[in-house]
Amino acid sequence: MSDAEQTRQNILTVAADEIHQHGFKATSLSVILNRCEISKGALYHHFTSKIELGYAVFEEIYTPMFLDLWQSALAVEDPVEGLCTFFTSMTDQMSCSEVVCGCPLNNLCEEMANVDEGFRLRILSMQEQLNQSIVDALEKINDDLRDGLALSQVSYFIVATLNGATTLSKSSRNKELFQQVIAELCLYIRALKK
Amino acid sequence: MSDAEQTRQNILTVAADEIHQHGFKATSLSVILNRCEISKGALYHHFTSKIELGYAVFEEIYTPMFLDLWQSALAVEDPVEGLCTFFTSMTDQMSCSEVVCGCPLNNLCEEMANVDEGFRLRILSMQEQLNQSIVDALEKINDDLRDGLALSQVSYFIVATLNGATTLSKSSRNKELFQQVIAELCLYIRALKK
DNA sequence: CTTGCAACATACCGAGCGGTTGGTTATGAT
DNA sequence: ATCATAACCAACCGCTCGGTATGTTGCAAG
Repeated sequence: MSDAEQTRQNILTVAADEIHQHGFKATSLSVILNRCEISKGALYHHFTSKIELGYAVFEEIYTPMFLDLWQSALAVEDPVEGLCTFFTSMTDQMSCSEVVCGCPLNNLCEEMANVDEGFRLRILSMQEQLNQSIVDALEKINDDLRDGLALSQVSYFIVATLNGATTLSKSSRNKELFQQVIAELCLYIRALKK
Repeated sequence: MSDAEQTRQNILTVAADEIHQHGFKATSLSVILNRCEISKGALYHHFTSKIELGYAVFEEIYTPMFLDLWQSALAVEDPVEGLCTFFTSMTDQMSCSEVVCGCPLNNLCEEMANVDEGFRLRILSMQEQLNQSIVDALEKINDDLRDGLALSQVSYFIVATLNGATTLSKSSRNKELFQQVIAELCLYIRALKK
């Protein structure tokens, strides 16, 4: 990797961390510059504005990390159990910072979706992608599922609940609350089967 | 109501609206001053700081509005149906601004809970209050419910899902998504019964 | 009539923000 | 060796922010 590309990646990584911790608006460019030990000129050489940097973080850091994570949970023989073990393992390996800071994508969604159209469309596209993945996975075992299920609706329900659980644990700083909601969510998911 | 009290209430109302629209940090005091047609001295006569104003909005505007709303849904003969009609009526009367801005308490929770301890504790206390109300309501019809339900867990699950649904519709600007999650939530709630 | 305080108004402050400008250094093709 | 350009730096700009210091008005008690 060239030096320039290295610099760019460094900026993206640090910016992703800062945005995760403090949100997009509250993220200060000067903090990123200090952490990267570069000048403002260097940053504006690689990115035309703060919001373009934000888009890049979203597309190049958050989105792939997020989709890969879900894909690994869904690409198993029984996606129902895949999701359940995925969720419960989240509660186990959830670090303290993750409890406090929440899901970076959920945070960005809350903060920026109704403020900036660029973010909103990117978030929306990713949500639809994720929803389709879940629906596809569930359709594969359609014979094992109850009749009359609206799979897309079910999928959105699952994602919404997971986001809500993250927010809940974030505000309460309480892993147990998250665990409880997840436990109930797993009950719901398993009840999808016949 | 005295003139001074009138001024105070006016500040609170306008601030509540601004915070709902733009979040706490992005809410500018000067905008509030303009809308209220008062000076900065007037505001700082009634409130010692921006954050104290925020606390007052939370306690005197958001909290009572919120709890009353839930209480009216729970204080009926069958709280299960009460909640379902409450949720579905939300989807109907949801104004455009509410879709875009989301639930003010949910927003504040997302934005401030992990930044300011004062907000966090207030949010936490309200969440516990709400959860207790739901649990109490459900316990009243315990005989009609399935055995082995963890009611507190169920209650947190419901609230988490509702919040997640709000966030989802906010980012997508799509009432239908909200409606779908709510429909699935009602299925879940009704399935609590025997 | 005056004195005191609540209820405001006006003007200003320092800090931090995103962004720009005008330069300097490193690199790679010719 | 030259030279354009990529890559980077330091200084500065305009602006808005929350907050403060000081001044003014009006009413109400003594």
